[in-house]
Amino acid sequence: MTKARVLVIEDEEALRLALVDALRSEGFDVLEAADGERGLELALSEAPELVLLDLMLPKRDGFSVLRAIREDRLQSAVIVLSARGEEWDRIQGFEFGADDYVVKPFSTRELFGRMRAVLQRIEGKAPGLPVEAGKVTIGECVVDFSAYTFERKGARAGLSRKELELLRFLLDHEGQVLDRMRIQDAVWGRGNESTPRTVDMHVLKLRRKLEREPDHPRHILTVHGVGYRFSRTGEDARRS
Amino acid sequence: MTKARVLVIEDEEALRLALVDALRSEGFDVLEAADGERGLELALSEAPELVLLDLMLPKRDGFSVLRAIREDRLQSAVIVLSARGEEWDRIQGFEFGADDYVVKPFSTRELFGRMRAVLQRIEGKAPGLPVEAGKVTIGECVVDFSAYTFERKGARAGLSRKELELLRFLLDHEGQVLDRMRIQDAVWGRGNESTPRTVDMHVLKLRRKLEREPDHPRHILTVHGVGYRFSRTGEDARRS
DNA sequence: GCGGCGTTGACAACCCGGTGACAATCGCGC
DNA sequence: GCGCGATTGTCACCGGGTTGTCAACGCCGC
Repeated sequence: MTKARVLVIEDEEALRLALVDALRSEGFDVLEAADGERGLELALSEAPELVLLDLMLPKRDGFSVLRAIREDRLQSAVIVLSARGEEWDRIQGFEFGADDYVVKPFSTRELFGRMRAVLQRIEGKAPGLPVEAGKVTIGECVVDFSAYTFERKGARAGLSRKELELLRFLLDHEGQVLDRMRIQDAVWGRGNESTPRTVDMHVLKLRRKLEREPDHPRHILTVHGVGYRFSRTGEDARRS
Repeated sequence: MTKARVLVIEDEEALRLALVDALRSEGFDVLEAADGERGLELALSEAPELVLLDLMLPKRDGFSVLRAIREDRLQSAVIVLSARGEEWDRIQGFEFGADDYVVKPFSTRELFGRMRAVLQRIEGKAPGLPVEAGKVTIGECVVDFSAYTFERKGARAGLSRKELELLRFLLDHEGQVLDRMRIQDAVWGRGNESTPRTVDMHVLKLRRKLEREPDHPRHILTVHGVGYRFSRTGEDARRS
């Protein structure tokens, strides 16, 4: 991948500068815009590989920019940077159209992880692979993070917002053991008041939906006294 | 993980001293700085594993220090210590680029929790190295410390927390003869009440999992009348 | 109000660490 | 080489903490 071009559309000065710096030092070719109008202009004229798009913008909001980009049949991948909560319903209602989204506040690590995943997907799509943006296969299930759907053996099943966010987090940190606090911070947000047991509850629900045998989970594994560990391909829960 | 180095950049005397003390007694190798300039200097020259960074600093504020650190491609993890009260949105920009952040006032408990998480993440995921970090080969087995998992000739099994901690200690002190008390202090914590025999029990369990022939251990060797000795490559337990 | 979702408390099921008992082994003096 | 006490290996079991699961509640949008 030779120096991908990235467009940052973000009005908040400090964050934009930090993003631009970080991306440049990672070797990206960076464009920036502080409002929606200018952002759309640049997106259309420069056709960058990737757009980082804030939703709350002066002059033209993120949704409108995103729609315009998509209507123009632009190939750019779009990662939305949204503040927690508020926009969820709109995002979901709109079919979204973004390739991924990151909830503020986020870390460089997290953002780069998502960017890498998205770019890889885009790149891999060229040879005509049936890899569709945002779709991930887990055992006999398919999750589509850009359309917010979930199906198991072809049959459509619903995942709620929290379930989806939890699943996404697990997926992003596959293989690592994640303690409840860390999961809670990521999925529920910092400074959250709820019991760590809430995490268990949602793990339970997820297991019921995506495990073949919820009683013998092969994907969401519990590590006693520590937390949970996710495996996409599935593991035998063999004792020892 | 042997004695991680931590740099504390904090101008407020009392807090800095308290932090330094607490960290030292936790076994960290601690560096300290009372202003941003000195902090950056130390960060660049010493390249510690972890930096605890206050945002409001004399001479050079935390944001600037963080950017300088990142521009230097330093691998250090950074945890930002921010005061509550500043508007969240502005802080967001500052915190971007950090690996984690804690809001003042915080408890040492919370801080240590975050530090552990961050260090573990860093250790287990060097972005440049496709080589699986955080994994250690012992004879014909591979132990993955970040997944609490254990693999022997393709077959995977889990390790419990104590087993993992014991194994980690043995690994860190390979070749040395360790008496039970030393092991107990390290793994179970000082001032622990349990019988020295508890150590034996866990050695037994570990042997069963990682030795090819648990009856003739090649890695966890017993030194009669003294304690145990660990060998990563494996030794013949042949008598003479 | 109804239904879905998120959360909580309660309780059951389970796992793991630790213990005591006993067998096996070792070291040492003979 | 033998025997004995000390040390270590091993087993079964218990108790406490952790996790799984259910039912109920509050909240919100319809």
